[in-house]
Amino acid sequence: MRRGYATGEARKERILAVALLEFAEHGYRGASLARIAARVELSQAGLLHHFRSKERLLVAVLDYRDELDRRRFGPGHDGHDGGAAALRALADVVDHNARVPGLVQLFSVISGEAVTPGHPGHEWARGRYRRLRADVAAALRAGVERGEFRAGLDAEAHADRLIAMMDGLQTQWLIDPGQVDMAAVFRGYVEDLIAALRPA
Amino acid sequence: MRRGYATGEARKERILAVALLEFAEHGYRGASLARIAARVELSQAGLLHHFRSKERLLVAVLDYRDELDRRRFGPGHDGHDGGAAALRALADVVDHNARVPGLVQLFSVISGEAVTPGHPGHEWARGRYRRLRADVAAALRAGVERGEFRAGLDAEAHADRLIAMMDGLQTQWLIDPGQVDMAAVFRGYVEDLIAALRPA
DNA sequence: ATTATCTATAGATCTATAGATAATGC
DNA sequence: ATTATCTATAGATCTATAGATAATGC
Repeated sequence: MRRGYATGEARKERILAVALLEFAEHGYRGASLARIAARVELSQAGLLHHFRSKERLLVAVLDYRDELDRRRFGPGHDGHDGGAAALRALADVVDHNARVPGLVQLFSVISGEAVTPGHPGHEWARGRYRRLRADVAAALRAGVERGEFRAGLDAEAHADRLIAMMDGLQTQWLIDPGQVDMAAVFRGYVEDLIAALRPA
Repeated sequence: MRRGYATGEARKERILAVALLEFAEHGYRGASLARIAARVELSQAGLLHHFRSKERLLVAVLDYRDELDRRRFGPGHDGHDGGAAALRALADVVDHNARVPGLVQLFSVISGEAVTPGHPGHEWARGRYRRLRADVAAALRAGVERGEFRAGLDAEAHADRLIAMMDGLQTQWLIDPGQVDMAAVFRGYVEDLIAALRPA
């Protein structure tokens, strides 16, 4: 693996950052390579030299963000190792994402579009759900092991609920920011859940 | 208000039905008037005679579906008048929608796209959330009045949670149908909530 | 008179490729 | 030699309008 061509690497990073904003703003279908290229101050053909197609560019953006995000939640990270602390870490992720411009919007827009089979983000969205579900369910089970949560809870169902709550609140928040305090409502749900799952 | 030109009215209905499927399949931006027209067996110009622009067609589709749906949940309908029965009616709506092809997908795709200000569905999505939130919050308060739910609950926050759960599960279900039993998970949430809100 | 429909087309995109030129790194 | 760029362009869309013709309803 060669390192060189530093300007190329820098360009690629810059393209990813700009493309993220464009895909967030217009969705995959509505985004235009010409507009992205213009914002990077590069010709469209120049852009396509770095990413061979629009499809690959989207996937690259999603992978890029995913990698950064997985470091914030997941087994072993954030100091927590499962249980209530893990769920609170999830609430922290929601908090944090709300402050990165375009990020929540990218996920909402692409998840919406990607519902269609054949959409280039479809596989990514499916993978993301499965990974998240597995991580959250594992955190719940770890909580049971440690006696924080009552035995016999349905870890998968609660994981689904947590993820759905997170995604659903994000959409509401984006559509009507003044009406919903996404982070607070999600945190409230998490705390209620932690209390409800406490062993009798 | 004249009635006449029956074929025109029938055509309009047919266009709406086809457009719903196309918008559900490709989103607003990905849908094509030419393709919709072809499926209705009409020229593209013929289609635009009935709906003056793509934007108006989307809004017409959304309003059309909204009207049908509001009859299934909302104050006074479904036999219920608030409280636990209303929340269960909401679970019935989820059940029902899952069986109408394209319907859940239309809402998920358009809600995702509409997150962008300036999208023709933006206003619609905002209105839908506000109406739903008001209806669900009213149902929760009615439950308090009748002594089904404990006094002092935060009706708006629980309404937000219910709607988020509904929308989030729909997206998960569409992206990975085999992994999530949307209707069952939602019903589980509703039942848990009803139990949790019971007065001490 | 109004409505429904068509053909033709303007005008604006869009993605991706071909092929040339310049710069970088081993 | 590889990488980074560019201009030019093919080829495929797309939406919306102009203008003509036929059918419907009062």
